[in-house]
Amino acid sequence: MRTRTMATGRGRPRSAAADSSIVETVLRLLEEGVTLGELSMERIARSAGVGKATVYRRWANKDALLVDVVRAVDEPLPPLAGASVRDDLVALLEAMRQGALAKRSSAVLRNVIGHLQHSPELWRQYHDTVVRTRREAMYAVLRRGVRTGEIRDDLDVRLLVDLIAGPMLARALLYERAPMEDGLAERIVDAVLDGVRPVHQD
Amino acid sequence: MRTRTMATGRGRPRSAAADSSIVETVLRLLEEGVTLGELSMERIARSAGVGKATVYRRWANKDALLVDVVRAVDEPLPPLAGASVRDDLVALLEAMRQGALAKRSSAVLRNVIGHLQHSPELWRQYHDTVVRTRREAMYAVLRRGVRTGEIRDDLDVRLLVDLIAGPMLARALLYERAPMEDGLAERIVDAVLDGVRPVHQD
Amino acid sequence: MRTRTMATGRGRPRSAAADSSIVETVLRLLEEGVTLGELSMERIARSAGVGKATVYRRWANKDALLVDVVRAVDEPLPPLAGASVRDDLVALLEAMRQGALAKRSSAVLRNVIGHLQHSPELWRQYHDTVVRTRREAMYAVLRRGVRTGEIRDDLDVRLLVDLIAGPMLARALLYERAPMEDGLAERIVDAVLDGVRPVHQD
Amino acid sequence: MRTRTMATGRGRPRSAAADSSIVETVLRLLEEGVTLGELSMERIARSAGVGKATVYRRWANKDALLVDVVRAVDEPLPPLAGASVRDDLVALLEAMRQGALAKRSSAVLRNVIGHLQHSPELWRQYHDTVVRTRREAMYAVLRRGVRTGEIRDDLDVRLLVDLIAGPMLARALLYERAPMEDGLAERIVDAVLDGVRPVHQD
DNA sequence: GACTAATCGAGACGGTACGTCTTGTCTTAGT
DNA sequence: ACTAAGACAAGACGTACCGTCTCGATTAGTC
Repeated sequence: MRTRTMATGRGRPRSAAADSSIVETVLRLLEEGVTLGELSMERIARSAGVGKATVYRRWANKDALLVDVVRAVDEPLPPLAGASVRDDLVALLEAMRQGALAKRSSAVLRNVIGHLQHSPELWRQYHDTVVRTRREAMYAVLRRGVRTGEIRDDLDVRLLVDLIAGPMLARALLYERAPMEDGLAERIVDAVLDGVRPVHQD
Repeated sequence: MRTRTMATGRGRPRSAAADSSIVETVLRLLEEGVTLGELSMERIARSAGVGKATVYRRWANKDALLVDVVRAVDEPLPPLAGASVRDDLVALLEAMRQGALAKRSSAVLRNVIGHLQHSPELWRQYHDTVVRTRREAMYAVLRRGVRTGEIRDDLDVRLLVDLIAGPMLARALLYERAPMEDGLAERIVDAVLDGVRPVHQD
Repeated sequence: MRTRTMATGRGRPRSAAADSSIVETVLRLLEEGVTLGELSMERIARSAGVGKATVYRRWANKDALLVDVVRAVDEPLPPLAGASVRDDLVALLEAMRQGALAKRSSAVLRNVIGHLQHSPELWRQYHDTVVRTRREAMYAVLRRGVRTGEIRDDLDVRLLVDLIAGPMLARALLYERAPMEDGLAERIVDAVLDGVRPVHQD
Repeated sequence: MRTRTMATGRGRPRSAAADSSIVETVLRLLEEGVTLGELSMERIARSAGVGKATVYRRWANKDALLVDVVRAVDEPLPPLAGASVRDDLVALLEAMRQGALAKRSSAVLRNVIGHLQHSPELWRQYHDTVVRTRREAMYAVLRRGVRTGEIRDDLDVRLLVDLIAGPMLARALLYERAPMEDGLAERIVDAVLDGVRPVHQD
């Protein structure tokens, strides 16, 4: 799970200020609307008031830096009440929506995440650190639901996660740039739980 | 919906051979595993046996060219039996899966689509030409289902499309690189139609 | 002595207007201060309202065209009184000075002549058509002077021409851009004739 | 008198090796018969094993580089005996002839000097650094001659310089490509000093 | 307090792509 | 066969960026 290059301990220690200054600078530039294509290492170093070598001493290349940038906007998982599976799923999905709405992560997500997919290695790193946690939280909730009988037990749990998370992920990352509306999390969870076929009772 | 630069009609007409030669060359390079980062205009022109100016005469930059490359792998919509909404939805989703599995479009999707998201303009063009058709076909099927009573009428149709298409889109474009397994389309459609909550009959 | 490409006589005859129009356009552009570096065939054709092929049909390349441009500003030799060698030399030199002062040929000389030297072939053509005539006129005058005893007979005539023409040529083409002053021709001729060593009469 | 772009003093200092490598490469290419038209910055950098930026960091464009190339073949002035004005003039002129005969400067002179005339600014720089020194040395000798009575005092010194230097300059730079013959310097100086009119002693 | 060693900002290095321009040829439709 | 218009392959232009390197100057910990 290593992205950064490590120091050996002798000589002048690396400035911790530089670390965060660089990541913060990238975030600031992205928020200011700078395109990924315009976001050169040269410009990052210049904007951060830092030498290029200082950047390359910490990250092997731009993509490695971007992984840490994405991590920097990663929000902690929301607390789960644990009462009902439905409410916990809504809470997880609502956290995703809030994250995508936040100015910072919105800018980052829109621009950077798609980019990371070019590199299998970086995509794996991003996935392992950011995505996996969320998916596993959802796995846990769903498995609990299967045990308690709140969720059908004849479906692959992996499929269940996709059914719940897929609609919001697709909207946030693939569809339009309009912000996602209030109540979307509830509507998705309820529709997936209940099904979209009318209930015939006769 | 315009990506390409148009000629005026006077003078030597543009070579239609060059058009397709360029797009085909990009596709070939992508299939050969050339990264988007390695895919320079210089290399495209060289590989296509074409002058750089001939490329720039048709597309303003690499991204504009990529939009047409993506369009080139766009498959026609599958024929819909029209018998049951469930079967039509499966057919549409299965076409998506087959498209993502195809060697060509797989290479393109993996590498290019994420990239187009950097540019709002190009993403819009891609969306308007490739995505919209598919979504509208699904809209039509779902509206028919609402009319025939096969689908609940209390849900936003836009949400319904996301519920059906989202899981597969997220897998194809965001998740892992492993090919999607047989029967996935059916499983997704059935799960969304039936819901993932057990049916209590007492 | 051929610079231009010749037509065969069949089909639509070449527009004589185009010929001179092109040369005139180059002269106009040069007078307007357009540098040789800025003077592309593309621009010449555009400015002359002529297709590029029309230019290339007449001249094999830009340098060949420039030879004709230089020829176009070539003034006829001045009439020589023939009375004294001194006066004829002054007349020839004064014609050179006037030529260099003329707006047209000044612009051309300054920009083009140096350029022609790059190509031995073109320089030879220019030399054969423009320079040789002048040198031969001067040869003739000087040989007459040797015969009539107005000029020493112990000097190479080639050297004599260089002594007379060299100072003005060097000024016009190599030295400063300031126009050459009145009476320069006389001063050069008289100084070369008389020598610059004081006459000791004792 | 500046041609080169200067560094600010901070950061890695410019490689002195690159400086000379580039100029030497241009000289080598010219000696190998490469035309000025074929002498692209791209080729210069490639042949010198240097990045294009390294060239452009030092010179704003090809012409500015050529000024330094011309300067590189500039020979120091010959030592002047100071005994007689005639001998010093011959020495100066002979140095010019030797310079034009030398393989290096010959190639450079033939190709480059004419080219520099296109740009007033570069021509001025060349003139100020290379030509002026020679002219001023000749001025000094001639003024001394006027004082000592070896040279007429009724002629403009500027004109005197042109009379002496003009014939050789015109031959070296404007006339034929054949090398200048031995003894030419003496012949020119003596002819100008003595005049070309026969001395009538009666 | 001197020594050592890795850091810092700055910026040069070789390479390469960018998007534009020019060269000389070729291909249209029209005269 | 000519014309104007303009596309074509080739490749140079000057700029920007990549990732590495080299400079003098800091900034610790070790002697």
